[in-house]
Amino acid sequence: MPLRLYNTLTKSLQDFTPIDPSGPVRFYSCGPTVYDDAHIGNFRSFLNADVLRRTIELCGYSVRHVMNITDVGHMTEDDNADGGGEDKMSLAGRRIAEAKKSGALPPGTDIDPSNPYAVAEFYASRFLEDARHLGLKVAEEERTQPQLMPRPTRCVQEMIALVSTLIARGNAYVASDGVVYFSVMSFPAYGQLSGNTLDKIREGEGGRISAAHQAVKRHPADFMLWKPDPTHIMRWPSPWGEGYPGWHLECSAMAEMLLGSEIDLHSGGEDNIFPHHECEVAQSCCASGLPYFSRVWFHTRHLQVEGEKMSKSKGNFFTARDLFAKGVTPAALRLELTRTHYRTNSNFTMQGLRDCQRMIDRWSAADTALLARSGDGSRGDGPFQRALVEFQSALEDDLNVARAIGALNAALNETPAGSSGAERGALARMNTVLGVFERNAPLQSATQDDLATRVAVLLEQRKQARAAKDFAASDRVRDELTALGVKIKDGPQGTTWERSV
RNA sequence: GGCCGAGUACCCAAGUGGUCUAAGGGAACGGAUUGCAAAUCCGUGAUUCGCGGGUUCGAAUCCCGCCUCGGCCUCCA
Repeated sequence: MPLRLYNTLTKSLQDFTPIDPSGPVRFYSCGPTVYDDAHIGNFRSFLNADVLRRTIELCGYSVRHVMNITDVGHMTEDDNADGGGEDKMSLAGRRIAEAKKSGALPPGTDIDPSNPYAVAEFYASRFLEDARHLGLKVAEEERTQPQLMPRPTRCVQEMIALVSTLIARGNAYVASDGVVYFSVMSFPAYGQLSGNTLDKIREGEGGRISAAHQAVKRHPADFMLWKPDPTHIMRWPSPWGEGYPGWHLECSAMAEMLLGSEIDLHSGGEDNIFPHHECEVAQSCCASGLPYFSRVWFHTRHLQVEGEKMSKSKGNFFTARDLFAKGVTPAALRLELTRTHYRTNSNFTMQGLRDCQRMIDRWSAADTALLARSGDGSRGDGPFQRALVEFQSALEDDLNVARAIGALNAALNETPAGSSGAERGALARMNTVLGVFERNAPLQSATQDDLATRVAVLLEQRKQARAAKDFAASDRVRDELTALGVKIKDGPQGTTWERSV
């Protein structure tokens, strides 16, 4: 069965066929902005892109996956899309400066908060750390191929070239305020991706378009490509004066630079559909003269937390590192964020995280059991080999991860059969998409701290109590550990512990 | 206001016209095991798919209306 994906552009399921059957699949993902740590909602989108990439590989294609790290600051004011308010990178700098004063920065961090490049680099490296823990393949590849995770600040020349092309082709103009705008009326297909066609935008209005900028633009939906501003915190020379690029420009420029004018796949969160991706399509198609920028547009719906929209004020806002510090394994977080279909809103819960951990532990135990009976040469396919067939066909059906996991779990309940080597191979193959076995342990930060020291002392006390058969004392110690949020397990190799999540 | 998704057991979730008296996981409960736990193993668990109509021999699945939740309509993954 071929891989079928839902394409936002056509609003339908389509068989996936790469543009170039001999070359790699060209895949661009909208990555993080680095003026803060990425939260779990961001990671749901990035991880779904990773699952898609791994699924395409499971189907036998090679993939060239690019994910940008946006290190230019965007503006804070949401009532002015054409550039207004404070740059978010300088805002982040102020936040870091305050954290520095109050001693809230991680030890050993030496950073100049007034330097936006340093701020960006600080958060970018933290993002890469989180992303690698979670098994984002492109972040792993970035170690040896840094160009796969491009930074807009290093691609300003490409952006300027793109603006020049658009002006030369009549798709962009310099307005009386000196700002370069894209002319949406020059691109009749504008609105095809999001449904926000030009007539609808005019009708909708929504009161979000400021009158001052309206006056100089040919159409209210015209968007900024270059803003001259000699006072801006991050600025570059350009034919239109010293300033900074529009926020849709970087993806068009970097995708073209690294993948070519026409790509197979482009992913992002659902909120990117409009205006960001709509504007990318307009820029890229007008610059290339081709009917498509990306053949398929893949959008992940938003994540809720405990049934509510995630927000800092509700206290249900989590970054990946918050959870790692609580002892959550990267594997459990990865599974919790990817196990629900990407086109439905998923609900992140602590209970869900525990459910995922249990599943992963059972899969690991099954793998260990297979290893233990290695050498068994039973003929015929065993349950995991049969499950792999269903697993792959579920993923090929628009990434039905839940059904794929169901197939794997069902195999676990069957009587073991088949060659254990082939069975382990099938399980390993499923894990090439799930990506959980290699990250099923809490991070060091969660196991080597003050709590760990205290737990070690308590466990020793309990060991002595048990040796003396003083079970009342032993149980008191366990109660104390439970109160500290620690679960213990007596096994043949002694007692192990973990934080209860 | 306009446009788009979604509502399946205590929780997560698959299933989109007959094989559904609805997969799978977790929780819970009963049993085996354990000093007691944990883990493991065995077993129990929706006659029903937000609500009300309709189409059909047959509906969780299609149609209409209503309710609830979520998203987008130039901050956002």
